[in-house]
Amino acid sequence: MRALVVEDDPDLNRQLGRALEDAGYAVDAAVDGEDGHFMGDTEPYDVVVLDLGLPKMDGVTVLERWRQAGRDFPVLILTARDRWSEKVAGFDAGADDYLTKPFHTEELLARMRALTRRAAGHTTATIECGGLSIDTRGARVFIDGAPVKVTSHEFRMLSYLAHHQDRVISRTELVEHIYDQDFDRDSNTIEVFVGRLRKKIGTDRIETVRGLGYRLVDPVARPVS
Amino acid sequence: MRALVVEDDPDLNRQLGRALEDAGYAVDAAVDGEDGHFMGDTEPYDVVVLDLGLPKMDGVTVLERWRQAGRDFPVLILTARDRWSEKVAGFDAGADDYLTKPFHTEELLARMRALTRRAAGHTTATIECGGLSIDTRGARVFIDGAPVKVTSHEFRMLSYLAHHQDRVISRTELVEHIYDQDFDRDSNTIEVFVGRLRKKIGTDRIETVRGLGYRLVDPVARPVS
DNA sequence: TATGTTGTTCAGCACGGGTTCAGGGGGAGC
DNA sequence: GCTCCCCCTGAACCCGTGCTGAACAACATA
Repeated sequence: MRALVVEDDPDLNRQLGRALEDAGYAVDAAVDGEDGHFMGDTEPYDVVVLDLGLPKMDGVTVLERWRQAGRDFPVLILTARDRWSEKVAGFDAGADDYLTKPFHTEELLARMRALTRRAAGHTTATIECGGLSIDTRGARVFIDGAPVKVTSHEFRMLSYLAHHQDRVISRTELVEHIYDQDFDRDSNTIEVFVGRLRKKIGTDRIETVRGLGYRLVDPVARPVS
Repeated sequence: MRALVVEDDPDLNRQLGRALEDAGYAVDAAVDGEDGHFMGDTEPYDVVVLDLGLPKMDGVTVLERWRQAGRDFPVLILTARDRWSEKVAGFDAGADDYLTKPFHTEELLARMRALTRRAAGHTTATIECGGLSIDTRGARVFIDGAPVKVTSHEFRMLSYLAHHQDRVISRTELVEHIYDQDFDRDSNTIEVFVGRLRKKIGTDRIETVRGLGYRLVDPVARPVS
């Protein structure tokens, strides 16, 4: 279940991303209208959260272009409480639901569940990859059903890799999603964590792509490039 | 057994939520008619407590729309003492029972039991987890049938953990559900309670997840993913 | 008022786990 | 082949987190 969050406030963007990830979504994020539009235009998302007040390209415009191009994923728009006309314009442009800021995360999740329910069953809180399953709510990892003991940082990292499996994740991207503040660039902590994870879940599950980063894969059914 | 509480007074909402949780329900809450209607429309509740005087959308309207959409969960409406006509309108709209404010929590619970009894067999007021059973109505705890003496705060905490077993519950989440007001962040009261509980129900039932929180598990049959 | 029960605070301790470092391996490019 | 650079690995360090026993405070009970 892939979700796209287009929101220019970095704090809110981050908060939304984390909440959705914890709920089992694989989340991509954009902070302006142009990037958001491009990502929605090129990747097959299952649901999109779209702020209407965006730099570079207005949210309504983004939505209009998607719909004109035939993108029919469900879109939930976010509006400021006093922007009534925006909301109407958003619906006219093809939004499926709306929420006014500020809002409770639970409500957003409930609405997203409603949007995605018919589309693809139900969102699970566990991510599967090969025999590897990651219980995002219980913070546990199983490999072929057997529990694997991982530390909290290891779990965060594995969870992020799993949310974006088959994609190459750069070291800096991992760092940004594991730590709140950026930290020492010249540290090999990430490599150490990768090493420890490999020792626990199997060497061939985390591929290293030289010069770019790491990729979580299903070791048995190696997909095409 | 899932319950929805739609009540705009935050204090009463919180109080109801807690009472229902202690009675063994999994509770969702909404504070206005729109949200309440949406949640009832999208989630499969077993019983709903609906205040009639609500912002954004009137309670009667909410109920009418649910019934028109085919939602047939039992609904108990709350009315102010002097709003006779509202009550009638509520019944016309499809309410199953009513209660005038103010009311005693016990009476509400009794009526809800009556509502849910026929609908789904019996309301389970005890939560099971391994050999551990928690009588939410009598505030008692048994381990393999033998009673265990716990204090009220210990019970609240264990009850909350049990409602969300196999999930990691953070310290702050525990605090928010045990205490009315937020209190000293830098206090180790939670740890002390965990320690005392462990001493009473067994060390291996409450796992600690370093950096994240605690998790109530069944120690013998470690569940699959 | 005496007494027991329950909630909270405190200090000390143990250990898990994150970080760092040094050294070795092995692609990729020439 | 050689060299460079990136990556891996083992071990050690050390700080923070969480656990524990006990004392203290708040409260109810008799």
